[in-house]
Amino acid sequence: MTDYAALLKESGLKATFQRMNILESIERQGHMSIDAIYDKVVKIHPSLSLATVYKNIILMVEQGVLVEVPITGQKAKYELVKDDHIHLVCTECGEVEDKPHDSRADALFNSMTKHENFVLSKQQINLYGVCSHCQVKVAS
Amino acid sequence: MTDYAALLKESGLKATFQRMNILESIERQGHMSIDAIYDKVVKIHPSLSLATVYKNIILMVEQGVLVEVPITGQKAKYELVKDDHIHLVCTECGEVEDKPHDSRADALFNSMTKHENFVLSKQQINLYGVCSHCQVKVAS
DNA sequence: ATAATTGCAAATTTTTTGCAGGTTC
DNA sequence: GAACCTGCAAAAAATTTGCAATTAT
Repeated sequence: MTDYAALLKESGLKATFQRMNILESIERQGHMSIDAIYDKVVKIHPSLSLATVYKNIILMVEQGVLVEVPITGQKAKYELVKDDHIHLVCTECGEVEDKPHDSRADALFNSMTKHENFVLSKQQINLYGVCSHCQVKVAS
Repeated sequence: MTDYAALLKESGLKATFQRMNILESIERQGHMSIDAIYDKVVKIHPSLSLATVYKNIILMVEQGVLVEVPITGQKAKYELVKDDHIHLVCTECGEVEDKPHDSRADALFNSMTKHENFVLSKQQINLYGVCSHCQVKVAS
């Protein structure tokens, strides 16, 4: 469990109740849209404003605390910054699962982009399909 | 150069002037946002409505003519359906370049997801960095 | 004490919808 | 000619902004 107050302060942001709850929700869930974050955190903190969520997500992305995960056919989700990984996106339920990033893929992409004279800074790999949980439902 | 009229008809869509121009613009440019498509096509066809662009993009994605390419920090772009490939996204100028998809990556992702009992249907790989063209500009 | 942050309401931007008139097959 | 499509205007949804009151450091 991350120390959100420290994380925020290191990033030059004040450790407000709202921000800590946003971060905690995202970490628990893994990946959340703005709306889902609002719906979740407003239950704990009823005076929360959606505008505050927007402002904070933007700030925390700028400060490198969060990363935007854009997904085909869905609104973007946000996750805590973490080591490179792959997203398995279920096209049935919309859930996103992380998969550790294979070092072979790393080497592959590095060589591909070096060849292209492209200075690689970030990778984003989304694999879309049906998760094991939804396969059961779809079969019926 | 694709035969857009045939492509549309095969997909159960009427081959209107607007649709053909939208497809031609996208194919020329490679990847375009809704706004960019509108700005481009309205010059050829001044009565074009932005609502028509929205409706058509949605329809053509549903019918498998176009694919949405979601990109961190930008509005989504759209491309013609084509063989699997990788996107090199320049964080300076926003341009997206296609790179042929390496079969090693394919094998890798297939084995990774099989292990997870995840039925893989689509891959989406975005590599973010600075393109060779922008490296010159940034250096100055 | 100071600067940053919140929540509200309003403004703006983006996307969707309904429908009358026009177009494709 | 029938079904589909377009463009307009209006509606709805999503995001941003300004500001007075509050909170973190």
